[in-house]
Amino acid sequence: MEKYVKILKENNIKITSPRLVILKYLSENLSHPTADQIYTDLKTNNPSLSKTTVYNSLETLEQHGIIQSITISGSELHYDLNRGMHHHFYCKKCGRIYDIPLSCPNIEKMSNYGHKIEEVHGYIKGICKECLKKGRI
Amino acid sequence: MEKYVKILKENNIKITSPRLVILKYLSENLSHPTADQIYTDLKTNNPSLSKTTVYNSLETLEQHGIIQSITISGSELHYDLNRGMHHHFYCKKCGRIYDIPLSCPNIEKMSNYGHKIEEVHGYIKGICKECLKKGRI
DNA sequence: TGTTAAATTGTAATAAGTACAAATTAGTAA
DNA sequence: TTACTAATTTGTACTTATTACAATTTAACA
Ligand SMILES: [Mn+2]
Ligand SMILES: [Mn+2]
Ligand SMILES: [Zn+2]
Ligand SMILES: [Zn+2]
Repeated sequence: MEKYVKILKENNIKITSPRLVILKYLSENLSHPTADQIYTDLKTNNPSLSKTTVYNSLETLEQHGIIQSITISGSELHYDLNRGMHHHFYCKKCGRIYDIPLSCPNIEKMSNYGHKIEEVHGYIKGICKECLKKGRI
Repeated sequence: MEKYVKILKENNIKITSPRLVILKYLSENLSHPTADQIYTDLKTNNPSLSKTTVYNSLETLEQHGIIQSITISGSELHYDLNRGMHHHFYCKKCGRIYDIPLSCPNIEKMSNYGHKIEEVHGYIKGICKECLKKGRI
C-alpha cells in the first residue's frame, strides 16, 4: 500500500482511503474495468464507499495522468493504469478489451496539424480470438 | 438525391425518407455530428422525424458500413461518412472533432493477435489550434 | 489538538440511448 | 393499379452511465 501512497504524494493528491483502494484495484486489475465494476468489487470490503466517490477519484487520478479512460466501447468508460502507449482491441461479441502492445508510429506526423496533443489512443474492434474459438462468430 | 438512393439500393436497404435525409446530411456535414445534432437539424424541414428513427437509421447505415460511429468523446457517439481510413483529433476544450488524414501503418501487426479485425480507430486528444489561438489553453 | 479546506457520501437530477407497441409505408405480386 | 405484408417509423416510457449538490467526514497542517 505504501506504493500507492507514494504515487499520490508524488502527485500532490491528498491520501484518502478511496483513492488508495481504487489505485490498488487498477494496479491489480489490468482488465480495463468500468467505474461500476470497480465500485461493485470494492464495495464488499469497503462498505462505506460511494459510487460518486469512485467517479470523483477516477477523475482525479486521470487528471494527474496516473490512469487513463478508454472510450472504446461507446457506452461506458473503461479505466486503465497509465503504463506506456499501447493499443486496445474491443470484442463486439463479449465486450472484453485486450491490450495490443504497439505504439503509434504516427505521433510525429500528428503534430503537424497545429493542435496540442495530449493523448493518443489506438482502438481496434472486431471479434476476439476467444469468441472465434467458441464459433460464435 | 439519386446518389443516396443508389447507395441504399446497392446495400439492399429499403429506400425511406429518413434514411435518405440522414445520409444526405452526413454527406454534406463532415463535422462528425451526434444523433441529437442530426435530429435537431433535420427536424425543422422534416417535422415528422422521430429521434428513435435517427438512432435506428444510423444503426442500419453503420451495419452496412456506409457510416461509422466515433467513440472519441466518451459521452456520446459522433457519426462520420465512411470514406477511407483517417484519424480523429478531439479538442477537450471545445469538443470539436478534426479529421487527421493519416492511415494506420500498424494494421498488419495487429492481425498477429488472433482477433478478427473489423475496425481501426486512431483518436488523438488535446487542445485544438483554434482554442490555442484564442489563448484559452 | 483544533481548524479548515478538501474529500466523501447519499440522493436527486440529467442525458444518451433503448424497448416497445401502434401507425405508417416500401416493395412486391396479383 | 391495387392489395398485401413485412419492414420501418413514430411517440412514449424506460434504462443506465454520469453529474449536481448539500450534508457529513476527514487529511493536512499549524
Ligand atoms: Mn490497456
Ligand atoms: Mn472523420
Ligand atoms: Zn470476445
Ligand atoms: Zn478546440
